[in-house]
Amino acid sequence: MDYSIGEFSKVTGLGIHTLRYYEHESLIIPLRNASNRRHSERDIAWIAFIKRLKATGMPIKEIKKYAALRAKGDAALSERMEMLVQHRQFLNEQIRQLQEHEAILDEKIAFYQQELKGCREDVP
Amino acid sequence: MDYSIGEFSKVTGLGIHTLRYYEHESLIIPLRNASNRRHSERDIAWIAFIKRLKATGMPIKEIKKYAALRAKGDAALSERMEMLVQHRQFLNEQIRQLQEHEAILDEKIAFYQQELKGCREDVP
DNA sequence: ATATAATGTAGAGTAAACTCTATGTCAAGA
DNA sequence: TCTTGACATAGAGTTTACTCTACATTATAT
Repeated sequence: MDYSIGEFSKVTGLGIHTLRYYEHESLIIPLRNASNRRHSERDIAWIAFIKRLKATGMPIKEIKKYAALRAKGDAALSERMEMLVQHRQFLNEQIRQLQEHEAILDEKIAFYQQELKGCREDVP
Repeated sequence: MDYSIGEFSKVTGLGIHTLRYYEHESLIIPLRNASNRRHSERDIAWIAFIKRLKATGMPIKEIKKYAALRAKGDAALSERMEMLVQHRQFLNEQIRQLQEHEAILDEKIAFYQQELKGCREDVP
């Protein structure tokens, strides 16, 4: 089974324009049925993974490289994994930093809470 | 003690253009000494906090609102805290999602590792 | 006195990732 | 037959957050 761009837009949650843009950037390569695009079942999982890469801060350019390796098939399996391992590292560091920021934000909020309590002190 | 824009650029690690842009957006309001900007010691800490808000995904527009409350002084203390509490929530969710993504990335990498081991199997 | 360096302003340019517009083709329903 | 709706392409426009250019002014060093 395959999907027209309209159907594919619905199942992936990405706009038609965005999908065409992704195709233009060679992230996806739909088949054609007399000029009309046909997206496969497999493309759905692939879009889901693209979304994940994006959500974790991978730029389109980088995803493009990954897509190119994917298109090479098993020949580029190790290179693809290499990229994912790299990205995992990046993601790890990202999480670590955000946790650090969170801790300091917590401190700041606690401080403000003290300040505000001070204000209410003179209302017995 | 205060800083010229060049000095301030050095101590904050932000470019001069960026600092002027931040001023234009009313994130910072330096004093003037005969037309030249003078940034205070306090501005250094403020820039550090701006960087933190940015690093945790707060857009400039939002930081602008926070800056406006900050300019109102203690009168807006609770509103400022409100914003920070909101942002902490956002940050929490962000970290949670990234951890989820990380877990799935780990799975994918483990799967690839299996695949690659399979390839090496026929080289005894 | 003049060249250099650091400021200033105003506005243009850039990069990323969409998002939309204009225009055209084509099949199916009233 | 006519019109609506989904699809197509090519290219323009948008948003965010800078970043840079052009040109003017001022202070400092030689």
